[in-house]
Amino acid sequence: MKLVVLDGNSIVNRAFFGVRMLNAPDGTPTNAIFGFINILRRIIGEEDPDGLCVTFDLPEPTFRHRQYEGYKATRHKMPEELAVQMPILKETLDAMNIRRYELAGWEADDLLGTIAARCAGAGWECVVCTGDRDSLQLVSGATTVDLITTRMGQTNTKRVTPEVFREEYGFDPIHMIDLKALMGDASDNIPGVRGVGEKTAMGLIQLYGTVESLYEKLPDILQSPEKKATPGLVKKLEEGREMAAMSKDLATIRCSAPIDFSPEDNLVRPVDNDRLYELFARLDFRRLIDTYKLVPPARPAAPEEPVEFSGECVSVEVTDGESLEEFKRALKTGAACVRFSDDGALCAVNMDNDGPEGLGFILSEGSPAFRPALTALCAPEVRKMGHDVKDTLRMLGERGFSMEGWVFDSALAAYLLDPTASRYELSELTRRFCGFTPMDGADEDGQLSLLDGGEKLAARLLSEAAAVACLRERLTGRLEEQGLTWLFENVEMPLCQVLARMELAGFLVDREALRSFSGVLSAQTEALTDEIYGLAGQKFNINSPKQLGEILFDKLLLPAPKKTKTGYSTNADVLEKLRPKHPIVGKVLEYRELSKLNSTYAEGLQKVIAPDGRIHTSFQMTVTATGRLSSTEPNLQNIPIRRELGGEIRKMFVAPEGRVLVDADYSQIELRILAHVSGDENMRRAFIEGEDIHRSTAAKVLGIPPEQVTHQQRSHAKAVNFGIVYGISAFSLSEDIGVSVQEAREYINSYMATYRGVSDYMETVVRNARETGVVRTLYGRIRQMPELKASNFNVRSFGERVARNMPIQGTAADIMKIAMVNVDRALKASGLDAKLLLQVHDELIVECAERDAEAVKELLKSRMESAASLSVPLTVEVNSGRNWYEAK
DNA sequence: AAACTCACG
DNA sequence: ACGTACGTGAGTTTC
Repeated sequence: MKLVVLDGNSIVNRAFFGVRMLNAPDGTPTNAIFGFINILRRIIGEEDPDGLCVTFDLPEPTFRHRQYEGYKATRHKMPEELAVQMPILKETLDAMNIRRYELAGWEADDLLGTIAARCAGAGWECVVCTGDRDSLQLVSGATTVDLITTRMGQTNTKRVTPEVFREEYGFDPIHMIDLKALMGDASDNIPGVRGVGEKTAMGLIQLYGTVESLYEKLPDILQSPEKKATPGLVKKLEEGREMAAMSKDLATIRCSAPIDFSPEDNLVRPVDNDRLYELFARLDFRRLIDTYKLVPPARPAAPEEPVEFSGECVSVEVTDGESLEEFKRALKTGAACVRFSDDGALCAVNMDNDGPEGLGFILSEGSPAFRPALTALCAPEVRKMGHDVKDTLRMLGERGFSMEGWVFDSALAAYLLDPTASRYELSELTRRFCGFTPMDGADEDGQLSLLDGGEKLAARLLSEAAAVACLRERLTGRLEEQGLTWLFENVEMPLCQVLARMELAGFLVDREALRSFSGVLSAQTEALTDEIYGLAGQKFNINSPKQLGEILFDKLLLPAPKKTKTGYSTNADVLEKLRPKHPIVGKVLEYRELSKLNSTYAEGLQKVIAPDGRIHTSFQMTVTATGRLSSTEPNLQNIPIRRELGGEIRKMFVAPEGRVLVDADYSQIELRILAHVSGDENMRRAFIEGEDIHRSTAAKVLGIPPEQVTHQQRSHAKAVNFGIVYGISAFSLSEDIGVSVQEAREYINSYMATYRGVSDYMETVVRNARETGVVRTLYGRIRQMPELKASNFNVRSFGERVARNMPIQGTAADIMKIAMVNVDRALKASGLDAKLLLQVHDELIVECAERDAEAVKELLKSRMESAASLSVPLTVEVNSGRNWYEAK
């Protein structure tokens, strides 16, 4: 039988410092708890124990070893972010039915030792799991120590048996205490013998075993054949005799703690589903809920204001004229909540202000009443709501129905309230804000029933519709409180239909050109592969950074300038530095460029061409933390352009015969926003005068006339301008432009002195964020910033950079979204034959009839430039062409 | 699933 | 002394 005992404090510490900042929805830090559970799972997986328990130190000062007063004096206090997680962690362990041992006056080490000893006494094997080498003295035939190490976020365990220990230290585990007696241990305030360090102590213990036997032989030691000691060392040892004895006592773990323990009390038991589910839900550990196969407790958690959902809404299937008339009458009385199922059925519930107990209507795609019912529903004056409305609109638009009249989207509302949440699932939002769980149509076994399929489906759609209606009641007030109503009503909601139409429109591509380009790239990569094998002297997988690293740095012995957490770094920056050192490097860089182009674009895009010959991306409205959109399946926001060969791909994004593409992009929108929000006079003047901003920056910072700025000086200034927006550091700037950190620092100082307004603004924005815990854009879009309160320097620094960047990037996103809504309306009103295809953050692409190109250009420019009125001009450049490359 | 790399703004 | 710029998505390898 085997028992695993975890050193709770040691492991929670590792977890806290090893796992990035995580927060529950209420802001409570959770990273240590999350990390602890993962380590726990890992250990259980590796050891498969019969018994399991955890020990903790009590926070009160303990008085073991009170002979030595300085004990513990140098230990750091537990950071606040960790301290608040401790009670929750203990709750979690209780919910997992894992016993905890803590005892006032006894260190965790003593408890571990005691437990190990009792196991040995009962004939059990014991595995002590800790991050602390102090426990290694416990290793014996019956006791192993699993040493947890966290290096760069990666957790590893090392199983230390007597053999492993002897291999590493050259003596038996029990002599750890003798080693410490001599060398001391600063972290535990064990003094050791003055003047004896690790190397000396190791040598002596390997030779003499114990402190006692060392001192016994001390008088003759200088005569001994091994010549391990010098007269100086002997003197130090003599002087340190008492210290050594006391240190040994300090270093010895006491295995006699008076705890009520026997191994059988700790047999592994199943977790308490209800308690653990509620905890994990509260902590936002959704993946762990799945991992432990937890299900919502039969009794729902007490909501803030319970809303009962009976699931007994009256539902009417709209099949004939009579029910259709009833449906139409109902639509006049209040808001309608709409859900589509995958197979095209639809449910609308009259919700108005009656809460979730409304009237439900089922519209089935096969029924003759389907189209008339949907037409009635989609009338602009019917106020409609849903979850992920853009996707619903895409389906409606595809079938030719109107997209007007949508007033609420629960996913968008939740996103605006907290854009850093990872998911916005209807069921989760409903549990959290409304206190009930919408039915998912599955029965108790989690199976979708084949019988009664229609009824189950209807019930599911109905309860989801009820959920959206309830969320509307709960979230509109919150939006108002947070000052987000304007963005919600005037930007995000109207944008749904703009994006839905863009997705439906799709971007025409030249399929044949993609195919032949892919062929060329394949041939070239193949040739490069052979050359690389030749230069390496062997075959290997060039796509594998691991294998490539071994070839470059182990075989060819190139200097490795950087490491990742798992090995050598082989990214483009690193390879670029190595390029002059070996011909293989340039070939690898070329291989990388071509194979990326081929697999992601030339081949990848061919796979997503729809039957209409066009590529229909999906825009994600609830993904980014700053308010930007993202684009998936495929991502059309990262089509190559920066390198020559990449540009070829853009030439394959085309307009159909007789039509052209118009491309409009904001020039320097982020820096203009910075000039506006900071009010910096120097920067504002540059934009108002229409200067080249990077040249102007270089001139001002270097104190030279603009016309004397060299190419390189301008390019450095450009990097600084980018850096400012990102929350610059001297190190990264120096990396970026290839100067020393010192030079970079001077450049930044000089910049900050020139642009006082920017400098002041950056300070203010961080201070404000620290005080309020949030940052906002010009239009009020919010981002919560718990990182700023972190005790971890890196986490906090990251938070500060984010606080500087989000208002700028986010305001740019707001302005672009406003522009899109305006452009879309203007295009509709103009009667021009034109449609929006794509947004790439600061760029819009429209396809239009050739004859309308000039009018479309003008319209785009004027609508985009007037989307915001800043204290500096907002300028837009427009171009047109037969393909995207030409139009840009 | 995580790590690495690299495409974009 | 720390570890190093903001925001994304996708393909590939490796565990």
